[in-house]
Amino acid sequence: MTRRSYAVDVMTLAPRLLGATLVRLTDEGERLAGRIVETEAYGGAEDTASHAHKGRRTARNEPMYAAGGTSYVYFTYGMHHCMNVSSGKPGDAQAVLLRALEPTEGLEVMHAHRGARKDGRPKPDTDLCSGPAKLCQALGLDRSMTGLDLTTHPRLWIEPRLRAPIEADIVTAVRVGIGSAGAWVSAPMRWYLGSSPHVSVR
DNA sequence: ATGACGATTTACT
DNA sequence: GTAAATCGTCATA
Repeated sequence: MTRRSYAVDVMTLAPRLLGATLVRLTDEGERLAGRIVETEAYGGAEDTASHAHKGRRTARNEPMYAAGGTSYVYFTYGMHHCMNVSSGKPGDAQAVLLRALEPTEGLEVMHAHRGARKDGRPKPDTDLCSGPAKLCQALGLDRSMTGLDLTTHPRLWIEPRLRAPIEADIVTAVRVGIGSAGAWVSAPMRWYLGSSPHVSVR
């Protein structure tokens, strides 16, 4: 996608990313890709659930302030990574959290990255990218991939959707996992495709 | 320097 | 449904 298409408000970009394809070329030259089926918007100073709440600006969340189209990958819970795409103009603290993908290319590699179930059987395809940390693990994304310009990077980018999903399939909901304090907790800032079996939580 | 916590996932009861 | 895993980040001192 172009800089221009990322340089919009986060509430506009988040639903527009539904149907677009995240592409990742690994160091081994494998092409991994998935169709985005679930996103969440995170805003700036006023958003109590945002890493940029109260204008917080640190080395970690600096990509949120970068030009729209910059990757923001962070490490959490001592073991997981989550990937965001910044939106808006430079200085705007906004980002879209990618919460789930429908895997389309490189499924075998994704399975290898994600590992088998404890009983040794392979995980179902719907368990490869159905969560923000799952999709990062499946695509091999970690903090080394933060702060990248997705409009020019040779290894990580988003291909625009050819057609928008039908309106009736887009579900708007409250964000997941952001605690229970503040009015922003109940704000409808999550979007997903209701027909997709690859969404994180129903 | 220290302590509390997290935009989660997984396995187990 | 409940709980453990596991450590970087950030606020406080």
